[in-house]
Amino acid sequence: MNTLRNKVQLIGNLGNDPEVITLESGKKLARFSLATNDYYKNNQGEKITQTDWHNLIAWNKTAEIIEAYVSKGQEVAVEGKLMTRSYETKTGEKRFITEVVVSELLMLGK
Amino acid sequence: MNTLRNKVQLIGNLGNDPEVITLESGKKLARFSLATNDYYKNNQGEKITQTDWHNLIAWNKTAEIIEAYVSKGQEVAVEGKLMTRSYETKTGEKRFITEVVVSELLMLGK
Amino acid sequence: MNTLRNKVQLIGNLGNDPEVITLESGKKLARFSLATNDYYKNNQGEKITQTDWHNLIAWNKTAEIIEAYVSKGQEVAVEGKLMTRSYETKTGEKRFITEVVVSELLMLGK
Amino acid sequence: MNTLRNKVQLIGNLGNDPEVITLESGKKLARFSLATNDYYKNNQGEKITQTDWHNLIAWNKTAEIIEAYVSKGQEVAVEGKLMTRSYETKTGEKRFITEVVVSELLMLGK
DNA sequence: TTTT
DNA sequence: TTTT
Repeated sequence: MNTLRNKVQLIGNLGNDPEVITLESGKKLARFSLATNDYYKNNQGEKITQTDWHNLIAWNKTAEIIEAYVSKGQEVAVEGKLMTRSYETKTGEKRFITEVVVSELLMLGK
Repeated sequence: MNTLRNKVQLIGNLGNDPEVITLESGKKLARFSLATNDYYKNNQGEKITQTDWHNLIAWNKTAEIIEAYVSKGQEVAVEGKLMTRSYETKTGEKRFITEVVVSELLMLGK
Repeated sequence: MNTLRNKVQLIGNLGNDPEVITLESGKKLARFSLATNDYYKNNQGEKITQTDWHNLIAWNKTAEIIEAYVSKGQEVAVEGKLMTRSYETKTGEKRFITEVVVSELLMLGK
Repeated sequence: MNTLRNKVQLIGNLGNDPEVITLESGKKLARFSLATNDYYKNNQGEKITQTDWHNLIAWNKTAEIIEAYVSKGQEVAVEGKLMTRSYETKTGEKRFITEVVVSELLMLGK
């Protein structure tokens, strides 16, 4: 896997405690959302915060670290790859969801 | 805008010619898809190519460069930010789409 | 300037208060050192910290932000480019020094 | 090793064929220089190319890939970490050299 | 749904 | 010369 072709880097705060499940295959999967904030002033000089929300997942070893050390509100830096997968709704429609598959994680601000 | 908080870097090939439109506001918007390829060998030693497709957009100056110089099949390196926005389908349902908003572009392989 | 060709990203702590000077040309220049730490366990299971030190500089607007907000010990994330320049010692010898020219800076840990 | 704290990304051309040696420890070490180019127009509207030269090294598996596939003039994308080490000159003086330790390499332009 |  |  050459990570130079598909790389995402985010610094932000967790919006929820990670959900960690173990699949039938034995693989561990962690899932959480991350908010990245952008601060700027608009034309009227008001201080604006724009927040982008991201869907993050992590597998196995990384999922275990997340389960053990990371929780809602915490500031983290992550690196991973961008993937879009499709799934079927209950009514049989095809939908797409884009997720960041985390491979590196750094806890910030102690 | 602090780009350190939300950064995407992709190296891949365009899946289509960029569509460039000018909004009523006068802003230019380019839209195209990019394939990033990952090469590896599976358990049977077979050579596998896994392709991820990404939705890319670019505004104004960047959109103009894309319109002028970039076309289907070309290899490019891009940097931008990850954004998810919602829209309504014709039947009134809320859907989400995740896009990479390109701020830097480099043409590769001349 | 296309930043995709030459990019450095560091997360670490300042080893000293930044020195900020104004050149005769009126340009502001900030200079400081940054420590990046790597934590791992060696073969004996001892916890090891390996520290790399980096020479950082910043110009004008970025130098002013650094002067106003950043000080010794603080944790920051920076992005910039890598440059090596030569200078002459007092005895006329040519020497080289490699510096990271900072273009983006993020204060971490509040 | 957490790569998020110390990351360098370069896209450029090799200035020489890599020198690859095997140390007494059995470790392989590759060494080469890389030029990154920046194109811009100066105040007189003249097209300027500014070239930065970088010292790159790579160990073991990465060194072998470099030995086998990479040569002078070739365009590559690399990722690695920034390290400064000291050495002694023949006259006993201490000198410093900054190198990029390559961990990922991508050949561009086929 | 986070944080400053 | 920093920090955990």
